[in-house]
Amino acid sequence: MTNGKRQQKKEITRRAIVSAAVDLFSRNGYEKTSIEDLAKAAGIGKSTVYTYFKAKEEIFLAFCDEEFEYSFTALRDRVDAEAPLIEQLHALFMSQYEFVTSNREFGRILIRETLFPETVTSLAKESNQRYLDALGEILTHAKARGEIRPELDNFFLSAHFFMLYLGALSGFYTGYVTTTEDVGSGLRTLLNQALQGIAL
Amino acid sequence: MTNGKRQQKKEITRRAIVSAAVDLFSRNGYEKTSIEDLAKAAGIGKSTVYTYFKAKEEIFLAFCDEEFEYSFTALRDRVDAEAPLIEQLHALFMSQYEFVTSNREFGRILIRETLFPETVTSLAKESNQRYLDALGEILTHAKARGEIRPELDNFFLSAHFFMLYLGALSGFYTGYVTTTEDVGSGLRTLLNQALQGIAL
DNA sequence: CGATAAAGTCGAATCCGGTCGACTTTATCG
DNA sequence: CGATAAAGTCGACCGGATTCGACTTTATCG
Repeated sequence: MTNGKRQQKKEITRRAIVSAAVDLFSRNGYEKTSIEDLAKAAGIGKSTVYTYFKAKEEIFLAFCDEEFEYSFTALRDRVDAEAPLIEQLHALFMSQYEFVTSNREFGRILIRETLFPETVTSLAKESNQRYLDALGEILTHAKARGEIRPELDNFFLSAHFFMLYLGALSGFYTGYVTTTEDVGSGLRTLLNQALQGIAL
Repeated sequence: MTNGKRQQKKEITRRAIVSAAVDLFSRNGYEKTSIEDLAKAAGIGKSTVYTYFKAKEEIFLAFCDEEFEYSFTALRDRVDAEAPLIEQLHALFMSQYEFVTSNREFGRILIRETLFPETVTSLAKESNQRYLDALGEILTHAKARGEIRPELDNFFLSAHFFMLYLGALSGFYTGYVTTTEDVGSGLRTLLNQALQGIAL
């Protein structure tokens, strides 16, 4: 038990913090939950939280991991792999959209932190990478079916589609569109543009 | 002068705040500039600032209005209107990119506030609208030249291109790409995908 | 004008994220 | 074991954004 015990305890405390976050963020929202609240709920002192997380945002990302963990990949597996690419993408993104906006604040903060983080940290990048990888698989499959141009790079393709999804999401957050249907049809329009090409 | 005098004075004070913001934000950055600094520079009390702006972020948006106002439209006018669309877009976005990231902090906050605002406020939407309108003009011209499919809606086209620009920008902020050249070539790849179409 | 409401101003107080440095617990090793 | 280092814990503190409530100025109208 030389060092293992210490590690084990750390893991437990860490979980306690995340667990407190899941509870309190869900119940009272992110902004309304103070670090001290989390500490108290986790049964530790305020500044001990900072031994586990560099900043509040980082706790938020851990919270999202916990809450959204399987969402994307699980959704991807549920989507019919033989459907036309646009249908797969649309279904995938719309599920993700509904999930992310189930709590308006969370989606907003998640996007902010992962796409435009304050400091370049591996965390945000890692989070994005999961999305891009999941998309990449779908695209590889679509290439194999001969549905899309095989010479295009998966990374840029994934990024492209993801940004279109983000556009639809931003439309929601800025108030351009308010209903899920409108978000869906807007997204479809954008995906179509990308697939069919904009040039004559 | 029943009510006009009051209004007039308010306008002057408001300008003083924004002017102080332009000065101090540029010189010391956003985070490093406190509300009190702004108030002092504007010759008013700290909390009076809140009569004019609901939050510090709002002052930032006003600052951007002041600072970036001409940039986008001026750039657009400088771009060769007869060049291929991709060149026009690329030049426009890259100028915008350099401008926005001249201070890393500014671009990040601007995007956060305008694209994923905390509350649906006309401010953010208005700011975006200017971009989309400017893009719309370029697109209309490209349609007239027969370079792009005329049946596509300008709004969605503008949004599409703007999101690709944002993708390049996000790549910079997340650390996927670090040099301006890489941002430029990534953006070009994405624009090409959109124009040529991804589907076979 | 003078009373009264409305709008504006301000410094003090509050709240909260994050740092500091003293203190406690655990690991290491002679 | 006992000394010492390393790691972990904590509450006090700090800075800065935002709110509060008392006070001052301006507008309104009989």
